[in-house]
Amino acid sequence: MLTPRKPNDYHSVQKALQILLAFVPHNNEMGTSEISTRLGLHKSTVSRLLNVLTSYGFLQHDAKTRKFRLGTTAAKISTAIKQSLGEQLIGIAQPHLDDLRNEIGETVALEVWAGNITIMAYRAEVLRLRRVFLLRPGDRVDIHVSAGARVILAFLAPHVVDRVLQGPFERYTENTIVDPNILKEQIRKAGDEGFAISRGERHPDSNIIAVPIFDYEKRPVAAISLFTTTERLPKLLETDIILKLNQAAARISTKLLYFEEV
Amino acid sequence: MLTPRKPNDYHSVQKALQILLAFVPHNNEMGTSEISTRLGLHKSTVSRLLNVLTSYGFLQHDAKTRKFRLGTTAAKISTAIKQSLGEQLIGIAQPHLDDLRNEIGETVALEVWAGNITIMAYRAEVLRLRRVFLLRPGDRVDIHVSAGARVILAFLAPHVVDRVLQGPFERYTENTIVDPNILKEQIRKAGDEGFAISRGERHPDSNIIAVPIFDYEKRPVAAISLFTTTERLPKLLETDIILKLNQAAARISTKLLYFEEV
DNA sequence: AAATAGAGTTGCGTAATACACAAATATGTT
DNA sequence: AACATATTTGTGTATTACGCAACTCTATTT
Repeated sequence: MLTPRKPNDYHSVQKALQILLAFVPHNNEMGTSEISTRLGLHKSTVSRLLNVLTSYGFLQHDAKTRKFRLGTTAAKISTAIKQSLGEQLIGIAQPHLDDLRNEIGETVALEVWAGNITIMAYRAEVLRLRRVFLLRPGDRVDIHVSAGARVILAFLAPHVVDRVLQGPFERYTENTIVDPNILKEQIRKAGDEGFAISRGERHPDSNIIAVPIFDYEKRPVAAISLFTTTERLPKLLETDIILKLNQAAARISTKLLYFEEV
Repeated sequence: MLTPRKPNDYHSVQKALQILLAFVPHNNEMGTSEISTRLGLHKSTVSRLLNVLTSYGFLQHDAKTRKFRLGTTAAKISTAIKQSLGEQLIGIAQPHLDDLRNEIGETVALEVWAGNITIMAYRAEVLRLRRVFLLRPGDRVDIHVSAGARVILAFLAPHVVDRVLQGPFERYTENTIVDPNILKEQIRKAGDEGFAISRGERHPDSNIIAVPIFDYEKRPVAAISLFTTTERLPKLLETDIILKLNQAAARISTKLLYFEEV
């Protein structure tokens, strides 16, 4: 892997990063020799690199056991990720929603999970839609009429689903689903298919397709929702629209450091 | 800082780590030039090091904005820390409790916070004590009779304190405090002094001094509890025992990556 | 469309250092 | 005290990281 050495390959940097990676995912306590053996690096090299990593706080040295673990800088990185991705979610998603809107020519929005409702956080719209029934940024959406909530709940723990399905649920239209058992079935279906649909459940002519967005801890933190009319919905479902939604959602998830397991 | 260059200083590694650190704590999106300016490193050096860091997943490159953020490897480090420190808490604390017991010649224990009770997780004992009233590893301890819980609650958010002070509280001895208002005052005092005492509240002759242990998110996750008898308690309080307890607690907190703010 | 400006990347020669080896030191054990 | 194991340090040289400058790419302006 590192054999053909060339200028600008930064082999010393690569070795340092490999040493750091040796502590992921279990953060085992390890000494110089063990790391040296595991990575096939020379003991003296490992010893000196460990010093550098420790002096920058990436590792921590236990004087008693003479072993190393991840250090406070690693903890600070952890905090930086948690805070920044929470705060920046909307800003991160925004350009991707705009791109998606441009690509498919439909109004799309970001619905953020807030524990027992969702919040409409951003909308990239096309002018075609009658805007009267559109949700506006900041609006709270009840879970039983939200396609986004449905597809988010599909990836949350069962006890969370049971808790939020307590109800009671307001009947917005004649299509509104207020029966927890039917909602549960819809959530199961959303989990199988990877997307959810709501048909005139909040407003007679509001039809929504939603796909989930995941963060670095594989939590479904938000959804992309596509708003359309009753007439256009069947046509949209026949096309590769859902693929496009999922691709956009995947791009946002990637920015939230979501990753597939090895 | 880096000026006098010598062999084995690993300047390239240090630069790479500095670049990584530039994204802490805010994880701002930054481009090559901005980093170059901020750190005073040559553009070409930064460009090449960014590639290495990105290829190992420590950073993520946005092709559109041509800027960088922390990457999935950073997220994996985050997960590694969270999991390992949770799982290893007892193992990490154990040798320090043994040392502490040897140093001060008193029975000490680790009490772990569990949301609405504490759990006696490990005990380093001296044989002197009558063991009849000692808690055993695994025992659950009600918060109103636990000095550990008292000093932990002192560093938790007020709404958590209010929630767990609902009661009702079992009266173990005539000293047991069952009045939430008195408990609240005790918690406030523990916060001021940095330690808590319970005097015969769970058993007539169980006297406990407790100090808090903090993790990398500055949460009070556990306490060190010193068990002693009614006769010995006043003498202990006159000495530097509490200083010793706090030093041990600080050593454990450090291993949990707790750090003082800059 | 062409021109301009700004940001990022790459080729190259040389000065500087990271490397492996070996020796020394430190720590824990018999 | 002697031994075994683990870690650190000193050193010369082969190798590479560095800065410069040229180049490419993108976005914006004219």
